[in-house]
Amino acid sequence: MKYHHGNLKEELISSACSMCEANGHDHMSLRSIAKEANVSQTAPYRHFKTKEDLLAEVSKRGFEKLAEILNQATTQNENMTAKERFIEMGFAYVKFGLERKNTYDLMHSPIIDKVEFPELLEAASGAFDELIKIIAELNPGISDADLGRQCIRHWAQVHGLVGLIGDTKIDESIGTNAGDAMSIVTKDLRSFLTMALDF
Amino acid sequence: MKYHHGNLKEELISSACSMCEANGHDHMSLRSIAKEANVSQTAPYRHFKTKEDLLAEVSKRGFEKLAEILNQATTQNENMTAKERFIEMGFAYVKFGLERKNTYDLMHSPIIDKVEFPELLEAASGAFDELIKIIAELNPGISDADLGRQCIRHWAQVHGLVGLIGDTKIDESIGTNAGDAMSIVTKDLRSFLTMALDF
DNA sequence: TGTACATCAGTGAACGCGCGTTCACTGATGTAC
DNA sequence: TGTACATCAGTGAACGCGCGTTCACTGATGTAC
Repeated sequence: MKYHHGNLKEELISSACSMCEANGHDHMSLRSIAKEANVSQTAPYRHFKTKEDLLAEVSKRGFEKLAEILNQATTQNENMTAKERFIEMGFAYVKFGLERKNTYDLMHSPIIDKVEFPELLEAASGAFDELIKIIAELNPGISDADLGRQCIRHWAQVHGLVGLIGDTKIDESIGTNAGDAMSIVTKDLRSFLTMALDF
Repeated sequence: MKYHHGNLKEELISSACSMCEANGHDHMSLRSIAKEANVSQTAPYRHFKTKEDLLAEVSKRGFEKLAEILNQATTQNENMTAKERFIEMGFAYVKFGLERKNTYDLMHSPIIDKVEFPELLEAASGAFDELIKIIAELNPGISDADLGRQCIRHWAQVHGLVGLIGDTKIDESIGTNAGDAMSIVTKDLRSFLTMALDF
């Protein structure tokens, strides 16, 4: 390890990203992140004003990745109809939320005040804009207000599903009504989304 | 204050409920709950094995209240069609989630392992069962699998909406696309739900 | 090219805090005879 | 009804921990002349 590391900021961010995903954002300390980067516990303060600063960066990366994934759902499926690409996007969203649940939770956690981090707000907006684009394409001539409503509707649909599946995952093995219903859904998520995102 | 309090368990729970709603579950300590009940910090251990025990009770009460509210949406509107009652129920759900956001967050927080608290699981099931009933009524003859799918679909819809509105509340004043869309939705939530819960 | 000096990016020690929980205790209450 | 005693439901002190952050510091790097 060089004394002047040269790349520490980046390394701290990526340590933080992986620790967040591994342990959840409420089990991350600045100290442990520094340790993972083989650096003293005070070193991060050369690059981040506070812990929240670093967490905001992690969240921002999450939204950037999400936007990228949503974007790919359309660009990689140009042969599909708009409707099919829309379903793909919903599927990609839910997949992202489930596979990176801890990061996803940080992205939606109230512990980071997005308003204080304009770049984070912008990254989150970027993901939402992917949704706007496809829904606008699906509904030519739609009014701005109706476009907004449709976006929120479908966004809430996939967002809620990510939350519920995470919640209910364990219940599935227990045999509650909710658990039974959820196991039907997760067994064929794509066909469920095709039904649920129809309109 | 009597030495043998007689009602301490109940008082601790209700202190915990109000502190949770006021400050959020991650800003509650056993110590502060005990203090609010005018009792030493160790007194709760006569009634709860751990902090998680008490939190589970708070969560349970939340689900019971939710189930009650959902139930009222149908019983208090017997003159309405099933469809209208269903919309009322969705509205009541979202209202509950928004008005008691901190409690709602605890109810869905992974910090309490529902499987360890059968009574909590049962309370959560009770709320879900209200949804099952009305959806079954709306779809006579529906198969169990399809009933499950429809329940999850609509549950995810309202659950997601609660999450998003909480998330985006501040953005509304900032003028992001998501904020603009959300302010359209919140301006007339009932008509939005009438659209979003249609099928 | 060499030198003086400012600045940068690390370090280890320490502060101060709040927390969950345990412990030995004590005073009140309930009960058997 | 009185008494002896077990149990119950509180108490204050203390343990041990991890945390974010500050501080005075030091060695490396960059730069002006």
